[in-house]
Amino acid sequence: MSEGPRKTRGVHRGPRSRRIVESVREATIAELVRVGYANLTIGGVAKAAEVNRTTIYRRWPNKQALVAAAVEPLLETYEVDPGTGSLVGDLRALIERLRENLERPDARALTRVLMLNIPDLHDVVYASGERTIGAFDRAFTSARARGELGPEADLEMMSHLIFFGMLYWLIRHERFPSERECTRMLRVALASAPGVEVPDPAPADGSS
Amino acid sequence: MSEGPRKTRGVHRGPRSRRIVESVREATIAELVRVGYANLTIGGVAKAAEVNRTTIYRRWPNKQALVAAAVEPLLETYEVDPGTGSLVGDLRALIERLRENLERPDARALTRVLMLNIPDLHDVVYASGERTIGAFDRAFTSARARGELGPEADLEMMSHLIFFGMLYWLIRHERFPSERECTRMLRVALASAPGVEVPDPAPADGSS
Amino acid sequence: MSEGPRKTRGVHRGPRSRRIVESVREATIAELVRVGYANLTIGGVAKAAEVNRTTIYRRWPNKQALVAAAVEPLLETYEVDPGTGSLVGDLRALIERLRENLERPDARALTRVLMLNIPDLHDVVYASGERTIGAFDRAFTSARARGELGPEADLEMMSHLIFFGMLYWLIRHERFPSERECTRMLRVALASAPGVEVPDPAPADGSS
Amino acid sequence: MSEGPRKTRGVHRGPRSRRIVESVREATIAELVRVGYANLTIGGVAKAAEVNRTTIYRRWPNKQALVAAAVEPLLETYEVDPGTGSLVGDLRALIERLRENLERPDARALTRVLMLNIPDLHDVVYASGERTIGAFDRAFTSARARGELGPEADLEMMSHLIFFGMLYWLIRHERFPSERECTRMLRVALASAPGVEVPDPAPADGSS
DNA sequence: TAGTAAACGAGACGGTACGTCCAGTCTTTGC
DNA sequence: GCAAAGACTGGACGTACCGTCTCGTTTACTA
Repeated sequence: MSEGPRKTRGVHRGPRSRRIVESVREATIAELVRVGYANLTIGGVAKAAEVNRTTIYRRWPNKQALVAAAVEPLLETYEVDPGTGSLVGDLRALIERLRENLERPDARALTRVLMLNIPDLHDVVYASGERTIGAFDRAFTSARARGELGPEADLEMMSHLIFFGMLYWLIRHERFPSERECTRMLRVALASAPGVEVPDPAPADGSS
Repeated sequence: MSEGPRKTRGVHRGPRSRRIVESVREATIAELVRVGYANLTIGGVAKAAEVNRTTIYRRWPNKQALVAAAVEPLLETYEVDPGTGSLVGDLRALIERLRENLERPDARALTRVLMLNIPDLHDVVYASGERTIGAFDRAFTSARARGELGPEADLEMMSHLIFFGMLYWLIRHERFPSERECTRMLRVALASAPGVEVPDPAPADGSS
Repeated sequence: MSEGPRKTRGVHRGPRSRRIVESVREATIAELVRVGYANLTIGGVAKAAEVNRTTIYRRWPNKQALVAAAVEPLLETYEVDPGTGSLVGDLRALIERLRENLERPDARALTRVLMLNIPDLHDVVYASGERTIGAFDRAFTSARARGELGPEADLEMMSHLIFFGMLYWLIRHERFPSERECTRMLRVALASAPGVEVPDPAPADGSS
Repeated sequence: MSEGPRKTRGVHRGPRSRRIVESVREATIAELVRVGYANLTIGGVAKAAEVNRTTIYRRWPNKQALVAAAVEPLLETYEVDPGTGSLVGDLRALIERLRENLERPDARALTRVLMLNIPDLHDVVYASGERTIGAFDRAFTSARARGELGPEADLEMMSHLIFFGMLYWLIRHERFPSERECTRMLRVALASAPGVEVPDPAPADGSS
């Protein structure tokens, strides 16, 4: 026990441990994509990771923790701000980034997982949602700072509507909204902001 | 034995059978409220319904089917149209109905279930969502028929935004939006419809 | 056939009822041959007999009774005495009858059933065994009456040894004893009876 | 993880595992004695062994395998040869050993099990029977080696008749044959061997 | 670089639930 | 009204995971 001069103290960070952790993470995501959260089993992940089941339990206490840890790094994608200089530009850029993410099948699967209302997953999911929506919030805040939006504009609500409108269009229709649909959504959601114009999508060279 | 025509044909519809089916349905919902979908067990439902586990398996092949069958009748709540005579009135009435439903703990639990992305539940869930959103759609359609909305108004998008905006406000904040927040949401979401005014909530006896 | 305790009062005895009883009996034996006693199910018999499961339960209280009733008539095969005029002739005839029975697959299956030590089947089985062995006993008794066997001959024991020796040769070797083996068995088992000679089987025209 | 070849090889042989295996074996036999094979349940054995049902399934795939494994060691009782120096002495000793075994209720129950014609149990049963009969065979072989039996004696058949005659006397009469009956049986079965005398049982001090 | 803490692989265990099957009883149906 | 059809209770089956544990063995800190 803690008696006597310990020779080592910290956790292992050697190549083997790192390899294992990474291998498990990848396997977790792969399994998630393959069978979904409900059918995810520790044994399955262990086999896919070519690791012993026990090893997984040693590091992650249960399925939720495992998934949370595996999924976590993916959320950083949305951290950065686009910085296109205009509100509509920023939003379009964020939506584009969403699209890029969600059109990769693995991310699609992960998104489904993140939208599960599993109680134990709630924290990760909530954090993930807030982090992603945060990017939208920042786009609005920057726009106000630039003077694009007046003080009466309801930033929070616009951000909320656009984000969830986007996300659930995907869920409802099983596909990402088209350029046209994005434009429609932005127009409706931004209508309360005077002076903000949402031009037609690129291919159509429409003036306002 | 191949002795002539069969003597009976249909399934049982007697009082006992009916009682059992109903009892199981109630127990399923009660258990769903009590422990949630993830922890729902057929055995638990059977015990709560004072019915044998086998009896449940005879009628519903698995948990998904059981839950789907149990939940299905609840979706009819949203079928009727409020008919208040104005778009904002209708929307407020629908929101009010949502609130009434979602503030009852059992309906809360059911809503959570409906928002689970369980593959086998997908059909029921999708149908449920569409049915509910349908009420919003109809409110908009009626409004256009009454002349409240012009042909350029994007009914589908407004409906979509309001519905999912509402639903996910609940999820994000773990409470139903307040009157004030509903007003804000409606104002943002309806801003693109010229001529539609969203008055302050009732307590303030504001003029337009 | 011993139809067990009647479940209804006015049991029908018309052609239909008789047909059903017979059909069930045949199906029981067929199933017994097909799947064996352990895997015999009332449902299986009912299906094979094209009769409702309930119908079987109405007439036979349980599986054991059903099998007992179905098997019972088969035991009468061994009732009659061969009457060849000599002990060895009678025994050979009885063995021949055994062979005929046991080489038909259905009788093989039934024999297996009869050799199961199922408690509830014990009575039928015991009765069956005793009835069959009774034919051997009678052969010995007749022989003594004819003067072939003296008073010191242990009829009971010889009968016992020949019968079970026969039966378990079949079980052990998975085939009926050959003519040669029958001869050997008879010679050993009848050696204690002075004056009884067991000639070689027919094909070999051996001298004494 | 693909870290080279396997690091351990065998199953666990620690004291705990051994204890469990032994405990299950004892419980199996106890249950067999208590309720019989037909009513034996894995759950019952598990409870009696104070072990989880799963644990049993992990080691033995089903009831048959469990019983086979539990019963197997009991068969070794008959392996050794008596070595009394005379054929009749050896046979009497073997019969005595049979009696000792079969008069203990647990062995009685086991014997019943072994005589069940259950297909899945066939191998154990057959092996068991052959092993036991082997002791009788050896007694005859030794007798011939000693010159007690001439080359014309049908050892195999005598052994067969005595063994099954013995066993089924037990079954038929629900009790082990008495000394007197054993003597009668031996006399009849050994009559074909010239020079072999079967004296009266001990209590009667009869000369030949 | 040696010794020891930390991590790993393998196998097993107690548990819980699953979905299936069957025995035997009870309830509906329909002629 | 009654026999057939069908549903119900109860219990066992064999399977799949979960999360925990022990026991050797291997890895990688650190003195």
